[in-house]
Amino acid sequence: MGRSPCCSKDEGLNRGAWTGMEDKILREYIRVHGEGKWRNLPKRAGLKRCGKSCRLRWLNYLRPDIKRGNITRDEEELIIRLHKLLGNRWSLIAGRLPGRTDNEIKNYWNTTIGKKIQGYPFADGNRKPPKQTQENQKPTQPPKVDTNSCTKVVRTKASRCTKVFIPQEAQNLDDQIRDDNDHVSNNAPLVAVDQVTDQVAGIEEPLSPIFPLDDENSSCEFMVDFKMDENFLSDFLNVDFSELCNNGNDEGGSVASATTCDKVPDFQSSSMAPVIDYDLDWLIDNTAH
DNA sequence: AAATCGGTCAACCGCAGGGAG
DNA sequence: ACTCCCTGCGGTTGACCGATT
Repeated sequence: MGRSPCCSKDEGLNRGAWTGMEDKILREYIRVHGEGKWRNLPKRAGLKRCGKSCRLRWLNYLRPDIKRGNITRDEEELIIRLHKLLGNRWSLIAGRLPGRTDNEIKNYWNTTIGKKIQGYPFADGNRKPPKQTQENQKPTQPPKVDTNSCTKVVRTKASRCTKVFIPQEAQNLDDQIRDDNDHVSNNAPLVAVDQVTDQVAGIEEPLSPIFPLDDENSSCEFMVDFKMDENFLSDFLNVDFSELCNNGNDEGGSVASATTCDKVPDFQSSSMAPVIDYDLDWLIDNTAH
């Protein structure tokens, strides 16, 4: 049995543009009760809207910290660089632009930036597939990133590494790293690997500078904060993780096999997320030019 | 003045992940 | 382990509005 829909279309709920009164009710309710519990919010607040709609209205429009006005040149440059790094991860991009919403940035990209940038994927702003003719009509598919022309986009959706295996060599390396960290600024990327469990996932080259994996040492697992230096990052941003997983075979000590690397990093939900979330500024400054 | 076009943006939709029970 | 609920995300739609014909 499937999940019940968020809000039935025949419940007499209001749709479309929000009225000033609805805004006022929602704003007041959240001021008193705080955010969250969106599903129940409309009933409690006396709004004839679905929870999703309330959430969206709040996040994209009513939130007090929303920044109004045009996107500045600096913000635009930042969006471009972040998009180069992250692709269409609008919420992540928005997270780096205080007061801007993912929806706003997405709209801005689709209507403005995309057209400005020459030679960039989707540069013409036409990210949608060409209008389908009678002849070429196919089932709708999500737009695909051109992996050849956009190799630095971090793939975050397809799959992820849920575990990271650090061999002994890396442990030694880690000791050095810890020493190094004593004089590393707060901006230096650190990744907390906190999901090491009973499975082992490995990443082979080009990540080898940090993960010199081999089968002999594949029995040790531990939690570690490791430094992500510039070389690593450079490789990191260029590697196609899905290939790492798909190309791994069981011979020759390949660690990135399908069985050991069930998924590639998902920067939003995996333990690798801090790389992006905490140190994106550093990433931008060092890689996205 | 009316019709059409194109750009912008708020809102909707469907899906997926995470967590609770 | 499984189901269900809640929430968040990215893609898409459609209303609105100014510019152009």
